[in-house]
Amino acid sequence: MTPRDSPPIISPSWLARSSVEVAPDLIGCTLARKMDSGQIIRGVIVETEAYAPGDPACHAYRRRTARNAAMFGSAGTCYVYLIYGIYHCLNVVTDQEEVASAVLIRALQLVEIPERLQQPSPRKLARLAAGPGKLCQVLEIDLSLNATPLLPNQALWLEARSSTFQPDLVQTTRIGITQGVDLPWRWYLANCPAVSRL
DNA sequence: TCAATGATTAGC
DNA sequence: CTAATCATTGAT
Repeated sequence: MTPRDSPPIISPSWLARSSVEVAPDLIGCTLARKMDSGQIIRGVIVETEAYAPGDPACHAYRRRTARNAAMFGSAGTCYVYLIYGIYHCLNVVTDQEEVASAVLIRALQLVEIPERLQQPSPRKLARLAAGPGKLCQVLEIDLSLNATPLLPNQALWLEARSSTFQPDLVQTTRIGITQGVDLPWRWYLANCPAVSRL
């Protein structure tokens, strides 16, 4: 048996840049989730949005609060929040500590299916994690993961895309916001059925 | 187009 | 304290 290469983990230092730089670079990377059951679910990130200081759509635009505190944390941690009382959303915290900056993970192309879901049709499988609230449902992400670090074999971590992978990226404006609507800080993989909206 | 659903936030 | 808001989703 030859030992396998360890997975190409994304390190905190790689994320210690502006969210506007990190967001497109995360497209094609893999988000891994170890469920409480022990099962590991993976999905390729196919859609992201950046939120940054000075950005009126950023949760921390006005001031630091209990909810947005995790955005001020160090790169490579999570910012998870509850939206509309129903759904959770997952962000990857970026940039330097005390700089409120994060990338919202908006959609995943699942490469493994949770055991609790039976075999969905390929059509449904593609849409299973197409949206920030839906992917958190599938991966069982809630507030208990807020501010936790993205590290291998923890609850969540990131795996780099191969150096030869050239994503066919589309850059557009962000979705579902009323402030900062003109900032082109949304990216998604072109021709991907798992993107939340085209 | 609209309701579900609850924590958070701004405003008084 | 109170009322509006909200980085959503799925049904109609």
